[in-house]
Amino acid sequence: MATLKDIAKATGFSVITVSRVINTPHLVKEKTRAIIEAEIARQNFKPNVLARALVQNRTNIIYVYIPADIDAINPFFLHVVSGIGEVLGEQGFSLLLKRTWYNNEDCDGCIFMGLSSEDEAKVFALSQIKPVCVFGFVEGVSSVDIDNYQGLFLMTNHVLSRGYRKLTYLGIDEPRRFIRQREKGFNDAVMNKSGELTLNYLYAKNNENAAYKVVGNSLKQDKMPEVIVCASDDMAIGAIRAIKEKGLEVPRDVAVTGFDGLGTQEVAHPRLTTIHQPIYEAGKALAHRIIALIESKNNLPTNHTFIETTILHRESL
Amino acid sequence: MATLKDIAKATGFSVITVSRVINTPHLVKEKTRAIIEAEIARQNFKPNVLARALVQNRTNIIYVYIPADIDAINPFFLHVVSGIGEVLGEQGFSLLLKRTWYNNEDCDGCIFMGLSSEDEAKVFALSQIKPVCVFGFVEGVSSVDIDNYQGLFLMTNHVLSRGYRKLTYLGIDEPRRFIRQREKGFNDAVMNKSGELTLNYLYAKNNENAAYKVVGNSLKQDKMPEVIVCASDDMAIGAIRAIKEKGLEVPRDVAVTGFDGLGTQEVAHPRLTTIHQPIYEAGKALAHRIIALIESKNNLPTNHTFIETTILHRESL
DNA sequence: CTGAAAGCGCTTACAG
DNA sequence: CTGAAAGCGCTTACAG
Repeated sequence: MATLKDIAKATGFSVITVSRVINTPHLVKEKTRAIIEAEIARQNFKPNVLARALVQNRTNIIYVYIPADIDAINPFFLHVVSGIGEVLGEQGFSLLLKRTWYNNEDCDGCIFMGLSSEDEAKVFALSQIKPVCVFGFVEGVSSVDIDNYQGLFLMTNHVLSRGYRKLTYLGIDEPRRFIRQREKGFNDAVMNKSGELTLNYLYAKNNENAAYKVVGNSLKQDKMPEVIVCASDDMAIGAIRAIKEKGLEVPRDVAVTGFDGLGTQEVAHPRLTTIHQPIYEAGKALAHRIIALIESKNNLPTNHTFIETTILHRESL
Repeated sequence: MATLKDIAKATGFSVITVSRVINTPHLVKEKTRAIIEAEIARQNFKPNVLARALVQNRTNIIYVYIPADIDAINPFFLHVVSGIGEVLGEQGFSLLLKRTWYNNEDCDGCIFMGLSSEDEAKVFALSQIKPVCVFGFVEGVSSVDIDNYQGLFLMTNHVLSRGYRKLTYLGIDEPRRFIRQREKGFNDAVMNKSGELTLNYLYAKNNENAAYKVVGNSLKQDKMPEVIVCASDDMAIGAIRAIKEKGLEVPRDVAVTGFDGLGTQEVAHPRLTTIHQPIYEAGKALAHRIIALIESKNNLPTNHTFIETTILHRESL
C-alpha cells in the first residue's frame, strides 16, 4: 500500500502538501495539485482511514440502535442495517449494533430506528451534542424514512384508476406515525377522486390472524367491497384467507392490496400486489447522512429524506 | 477516554508495562499486574482499536464475499451477515460486503459464502496466504456451516417416532453439498429404522412452483404417502398447495415437513413444522473464527464447525 | 521483570 | 502557496 510519504517522495513535495491535495485541494496551486493527483492515481494511493481517524480523535464506530423489544432478526430492520453496513464499510467505519438505550459511550455517531415516542425526546437531546440520524421521523433530527404517505396514495390511485369504487381500508390499530401516514395517503387519494365512492374502514392489529378475523366478520355483512386496501402485507394475507374461506375468489370477487413488499407477497395465493419499500436504499441514505454529519462536526441543517416507493404488480388486484 | 498514558501516570509504571498487562500479562510480575489491572478497571480503560490496528499494520477491514448471482437482500445471507457484523463491530472491525471475486486488495481477512465449486480452489489458495473462512465447507479451509445432515436426520426420526411409515422425500435437483447432506440425513434415519417402510423419492428445483408440480403429478398415482419430508420450506409450501388442491388436508391426510425456518413457515397454512437453522449464530461463529485467524497470523489448524439445528413444531405434521 | 526509543500513517496548528 | 514540528494511542524490537 502506498502512503503519503511515497507520493511525497515521488513528486518532490512534502507529505503535508500531498495531504492537502486530498483534504483541501483549493489551498494548493493548480500545477502542484495536478502533479500530485497524477502520482496518486499512478500509485493507486488510498488514505489509511485508521490513521486519519486516530489523528482526528475519532473512533470510526457508528452505533445503530434497535430497541430490544424488536426482533433481532426482524427482516425489515435487517435490510436497513445491511444497507447501512454497506456504505459504512466502504468508508472505513464500523457498525456496532446496540439493543439498549445509547447514552454516553464512545462512538462517532448514532443511528436510531424503531423508536418509541418516549425515546424521541432523548434522541433529540443527544442530537444537539453528537451526530445522530433516525430511521423514521423525529422533529429536529436528521432522518430518512420510507414515504408511507406517498406509498398508499400511489396504491389507492392505482386502485381507483382500475375502476374500483367500493373500497375497504384495512388499517392498523396502533398510534404510530407511519400508520397515520399510510391512512392519510389513502384518504387523500379517495378525496381527490370525483364521483361516488363507497368507503369502509376496518382496523386490526398488524398481523395476519387479527386481519383474518376482522375481515371475516366484516364480509358477513352484505356491504361487500370490490377491493380491500391493506396497510400491511401480513394483514393482506389475512384478508385473502378470510375472503377465500367465504368461497370467494381474489381478485375476481374481492381484490386485495398490501404494503411492505418484503417477500411474503410472493408466498401468498394469489401473489400480492403491494407497495415495495426500498429499505436497503434507506439504510444507505442513513449511512451517508451520518457520515456527512460527522464530517461537518454535527453542523449541518436538519434534513428529512423520504424515499419513494413503487408498486409491485402481482395477481391480487 | 482513558489512554495507556493515563494508566501509566496513575500507577507510576511505564506505558509499555501497561500495554503488556493487556497483551502479554504473563510477562508482568504478578503484583505489578494487579496494581495496573485495578487501575484499568477503575478508569474503565479500553484500548483504542484504531491505534492498535495502525501500529500492527492492519486495516481492521474484513471482506465478506457473496457472489453477485445471489440476491443482495436474500434473507438467509442477510441473517448470516448481520451475525458477522455484530461480532466484528464489537471488536472494532469493519465489514465490507463484496459481490465480485476478491483478489489482492487490502483487508485483514475474508469470509466467503455461497461459493460455487469452481471458486473453492481459489479460496483454498487464498487461505494459504491470508486469513479466510467460509460459510459452508471447503476442504482445508476453516469453515462454519449449518449441520444439514443432523437437521434432516433429526426431522426424519421425529417423523418416524410419530408413527409415519409411508414417507416421500422431496429433494432438490441440484448438485450441492448441503443438498446431499440433507438427503443423507433422511436416508440414514430411515435405514436405522427397523420394520417396514414405504419410501418414495421426488426431485424438483428448489422453489414452490416446481415442488407444487412434482408433488401434484405424484399424488395422481395411487401410492399416497402419509408424509412428505421436504428439503426446503419453499418446496414444502408447494407440496402443501398440491395436496390441498386434491381436496386433501394437511396434516390429516398427508403431513408435510420443511427445512429452513426463515419465516415463511409461519405464513403457510397450516404453519410448517420445519428445521430451524441458527444462521445468525453461524455468522457470529464465522466472525470469531476470522478474528482468531488474524490474531494468530493465519497460523491456526483448519477447523470445521457444524452448528446444530432444532425442530420448529407447528401444525403441518 | 521493566523501560526508553522509534515508528505506524496521517492531520493540525504554526511559520514563512 | 508550501513545509517543519508535534502528536493521535498504541506496539515492537532492543537494552538492561
